[in-house]
Amino acid sequence: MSSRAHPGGKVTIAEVAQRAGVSKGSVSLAMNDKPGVSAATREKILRVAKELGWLPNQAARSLSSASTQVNNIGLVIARPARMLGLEPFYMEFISGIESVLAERSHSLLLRLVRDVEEEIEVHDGWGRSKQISGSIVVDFTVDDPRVPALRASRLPVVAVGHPDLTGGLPSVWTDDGAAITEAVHYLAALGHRRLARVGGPPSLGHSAIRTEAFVKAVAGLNLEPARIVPTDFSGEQGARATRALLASAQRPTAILYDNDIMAVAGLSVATEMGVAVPTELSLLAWDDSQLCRLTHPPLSAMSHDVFVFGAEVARLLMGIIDHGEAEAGHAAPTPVLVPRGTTARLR
Amino acid sequence: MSSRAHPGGKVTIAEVAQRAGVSKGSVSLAMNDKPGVSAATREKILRVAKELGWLPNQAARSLSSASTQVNNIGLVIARPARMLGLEPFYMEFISGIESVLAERSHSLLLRLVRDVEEEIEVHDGWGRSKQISGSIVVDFTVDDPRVPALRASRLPVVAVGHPDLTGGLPSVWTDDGAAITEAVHYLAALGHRRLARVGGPPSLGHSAIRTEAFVKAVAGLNLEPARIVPTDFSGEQGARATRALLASAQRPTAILYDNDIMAVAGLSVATEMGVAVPTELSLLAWDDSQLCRLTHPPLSAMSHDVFVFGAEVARLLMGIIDHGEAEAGHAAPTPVLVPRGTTARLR
DNA sequence: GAACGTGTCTATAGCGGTTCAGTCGATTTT
DNA sequence: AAAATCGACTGAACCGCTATAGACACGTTC
Repeated sequence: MSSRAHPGGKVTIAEVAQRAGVSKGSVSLAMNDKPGVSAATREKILRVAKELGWLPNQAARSLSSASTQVNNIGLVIARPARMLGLEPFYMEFISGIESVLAERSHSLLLRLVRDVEEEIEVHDGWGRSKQISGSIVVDFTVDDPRVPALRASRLPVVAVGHPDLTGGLPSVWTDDGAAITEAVHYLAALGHRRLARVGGPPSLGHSAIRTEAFVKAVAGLNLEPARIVPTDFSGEQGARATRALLASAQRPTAILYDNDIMAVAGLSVATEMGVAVPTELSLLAWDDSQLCRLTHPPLSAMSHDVFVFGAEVARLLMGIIDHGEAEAGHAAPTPVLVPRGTTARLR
Repeated sequence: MSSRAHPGGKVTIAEVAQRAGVSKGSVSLAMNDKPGVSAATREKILRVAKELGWLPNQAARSLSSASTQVNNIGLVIARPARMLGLEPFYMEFISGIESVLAERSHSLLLRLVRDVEEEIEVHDGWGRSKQISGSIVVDFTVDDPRVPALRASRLPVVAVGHPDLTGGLPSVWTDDGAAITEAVHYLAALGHRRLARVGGPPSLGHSAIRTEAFVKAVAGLNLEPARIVPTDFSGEQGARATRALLASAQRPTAILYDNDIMAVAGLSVATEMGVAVPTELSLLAWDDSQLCRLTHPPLSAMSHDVFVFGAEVARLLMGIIDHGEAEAGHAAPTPVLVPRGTTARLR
């Protein structure tokens, strides 16, 4: 194989070296801006490389140098695909992340899995094959098996969840307990004494935290014992839960939902069952996407900026990747009560 | 949880081979389900590999075999991050894609960029470094510069857009022309003679196609010349466009929007300006996410299942990756008119 | 003038896999 | 019984690059 004009075929460092009349080693040095080649030689090499349209093969490079430089951030979500599209939370969260990644020329490697075991597996695979330089982890449970797994891998990680759940991993979280307490106090102030909560799966850490705060706040105010209905966050289950609550003997006069999808569904159910909102029943949503402003009446909600939250998470991760694990994380602003048309004084 | 790790960390094929009492070659064969090892040996090798927690190093693998097997699909979007979270279309589209990828253990590599040049660059980088095994490309313009670039790279690709725009790349598209025509005929049948369209950027191919069909349908029915207002698809611009249309001397009696966000915003504007919907003004949305059912009155829309559409795109791409470029693509079901509360006979 | 730096550049040994020409028994064919 | 066939398995040659020890020419220093 000699200096044939390399038609269309793959160019390698060897060919560049030969054409430039130097060794492969010199080409490598020149391409990586390392000392050891004279300015003249370096320039010549770069010229030839450009001429041949050569770019170093990433695989070969990372094989020999161990240090791969990929610009990908991982995100594994253990929920059904359909939910991603329907839950405004995830989209806003992801777009917040992307807003930070984009300005740093990073991409998001997104994967949906069935369960935590698969999640750990995927994560491990990504780490090993060096497909990501860091990762964002969500939906922590109590004693989450991912915590030890993530500590073991040396991959930079930011956990989304309360420090109680994330076992010392750098975290960003919202103070759900405080928000729930505010919500309960607000409803109590409106005269409600029989509250219910349509929450997420009890296994989910933040759902458990909210439930606990809810029960505590209700007890603290001497309200009637609260009913908690667990769901999978879907509109269907939100509707079903609402239907069950409203059909029960001592139906609640106020319901607090764990996201806005379920609140929207709950509002429809109330209407369909002839329960007047907000005169007979108050509803309070969580997350507060644009959905809440569109219903009739518009939904009162515990509002927080999920886009900014996602961006914050990404920013922390980039910081850790750049400067090592300096920060331990921090809380994001507590959700704020935005009263609209679905909460009112009990008549 | 997993394997007893093993000091030092990095496990290589050599170690697995030694521990299993076979050669590196056999391990490779066993791991890749290739013939040449007995069932017993294969099983033993796999056991040892799992025990050591070994997974083949991607870089090494792709170096030697040229054919890398990464399970990532690329998607580059040249739009601002904020829009991703707000536009139900993208989220549904992405979750549809994920629904197919998940069952095939694939991930989505998602990147937001500023412009087409950057998009080509990113794409090229992904291809070269073998980070993806295929890609989905959206938002085609007329004479899109990505078409030649994509043809040049041998990467499997599915284009989302009408064949007129995608220059022979395998494509999936919706017959927007037919849908627009149906919409116009419907509005005309309700007695509307002064229509307007709030569309996307004219540079965008599918937007241009819709505009052309719109103008043609309007002309074909001898309606008054139609007004077209271009936007960037955002709610703000949708509101502004609607405001301008309604404030004009000869205001239209029906407006057709290019997505549902703008239709929702437009409905608010009409209400705020005291224009009665649907008695004085009919509004027709596009895409039809859950938003359309929440407004008051609920939005009539040209409805199509974006989730299924995304899944279809992903399925075609997986097919091409598996069996080579067999299919040329196909049209997805044409959007269907769903009349709700914002369209009515002109009184 | 011998020993020592110094700055360039070369040769070569890996990195961790895949691939393939062979080796080696056991089984089948002649 | 010898030859041919066959499946299982090995050994070594790559893949394209980086890292590093050494070769070489050219001053310096003592």
